Amino acid sequence: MTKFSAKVYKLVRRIPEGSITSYGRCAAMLGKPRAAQGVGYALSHLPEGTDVPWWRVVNYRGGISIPGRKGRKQRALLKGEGVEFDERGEASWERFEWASDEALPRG
DNA sequence: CTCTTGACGAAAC
DNA sequence: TGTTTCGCCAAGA
Repeated sequence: MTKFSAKVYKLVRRIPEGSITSYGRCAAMLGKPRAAQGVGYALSHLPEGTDVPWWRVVNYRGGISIPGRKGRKQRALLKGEGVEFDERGEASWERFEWASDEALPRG
């Protein structure tokens, strides 16, 4: 657990149910607009029973970047929260635009 | 420190 | 418009 990962987890925990954001936006909110991969890396190392809602983080297009079963799981979880996907597998931009000052981690 | 990998993103073809 | 390349950053070997 590094400082960066801790900040990523704290931030992702603040994403409200039924809302989503992107790796790049998370990175930007953490003050590192070019560390999108770092966000993905941190989330990929979460344990199964984590309290971090990792499934609310998608790529910049609103699509799922996770291959395999885990990715389908993410899609199912999002649909369960009311997030709709179009035929291209991309989520609604209205749900995508979660990014505000109050979303920033305070500590 | 160097090299490699990845749940990224933007630019160039 | 779809695909490939390149840049970026975090972590681990």
